[in-house]
Amino acid sequence: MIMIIISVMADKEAISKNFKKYLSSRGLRRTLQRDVIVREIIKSAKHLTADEIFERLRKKNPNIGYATVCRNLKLLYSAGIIDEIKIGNQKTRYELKSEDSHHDHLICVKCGKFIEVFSEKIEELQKEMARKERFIVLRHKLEIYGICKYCGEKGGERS
Amino acid sequence: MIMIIISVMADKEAISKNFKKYLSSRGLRRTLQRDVIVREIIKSAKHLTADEIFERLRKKNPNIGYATVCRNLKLLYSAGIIDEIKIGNQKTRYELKSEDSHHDHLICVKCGKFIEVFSEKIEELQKEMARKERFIVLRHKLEIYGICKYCGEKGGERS
DNA sequence: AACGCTAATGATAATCATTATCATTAAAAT
DNA sequence: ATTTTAATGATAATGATTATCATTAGCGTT
Ligand SMILES: [Mn+2]
Ligand SMILES: [Mn+2]
Ligand SMILES: [Zn+2]
Ligand SMILES: [Zn+2]
Repeated sequence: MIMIIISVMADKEAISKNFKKYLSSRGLRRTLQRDVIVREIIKSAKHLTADEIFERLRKKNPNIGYATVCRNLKLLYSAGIIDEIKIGNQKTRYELKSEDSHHDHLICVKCGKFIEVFSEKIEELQKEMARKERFIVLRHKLEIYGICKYCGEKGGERS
Repeated sequence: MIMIIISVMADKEAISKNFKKYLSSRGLRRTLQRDVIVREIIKSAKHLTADEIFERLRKKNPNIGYATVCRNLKLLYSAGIIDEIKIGNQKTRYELKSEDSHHDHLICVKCGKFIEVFSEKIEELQKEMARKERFIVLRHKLEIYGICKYCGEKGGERS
């Protein structure tokens, strides 16, 4: 129990630390806005849009600007701290990306829910496939669209 | 040789035929514009944007409208005849999708080239993963981003 | 602690792919 | 031929994202 809590806390602190490192290594500045944005990302639910994050931040920081949120989400993405999820023409969503947590998504076309999945074998086969083409893999995106068990069941679509 | 040509021709005719079937089954009309759009899609290079297709069509059909091209690309997608490829905020690209030709893409972040790949094993593992979640798969999208062999070689990025 | 440099912010405008609107045209059924 | 209405083409609207720019505030130096 305690172990879990400690490891999560350590993880979160590691994220902030990495971000600060990233900033200073590039001559970027640490700002109040950047601090509250990472903190919100860390404690928030996953798969939020820029304006969902913006609205949450507004509650405590009424003066923060939407552009600032967007800019810094991009920055966090560049820093490898968060992932961007772009589905069709929907708003971009963001989620924290801690070292060991890569995963892909099953996306329900009825209710929009994201189910996180992972297959070491698929990851391996991707690398193998790329290797055959002498292609250097930087990242990938696997999205499986369909109907989740709740929406599939009895016509209902409540999760 | 001849066999190949015949099979390709048959395939192309099958596409037009399927489209006509799709139209009539839904009470939609066959139009000159729809005809030239499918024909262009069939003979064109792959991974074209709506306005690339529009420009090509304009050469022979100076009166065709951009909205008509977009609308019918969406229609062809609904009919299962073409695939949509949406990368980040780039313009949507389209490619013909014949029965047996599903594939995924390696996408070079330097030169933008698309390399088509396919792994039966990955396809199987995806289905297996979904089955575990009692998720009904409708379609999927696997994009692997990285650096192609030409761009990786000697700093060059000519294909 | 004050100064200077300039990155960062916040308000707003611009961008641009896509979608909607609507008067007109033309499939296709009668 | 007439009628019905889907489809078209020109254009406007939309909306997420990005750019602009005057102002603010990190942060290293003095
Ligand atoms: Mn996720
Ligand atoms: Mn392709
Ligand atoms: Zn669902
Ligand atoms: Zn390349």
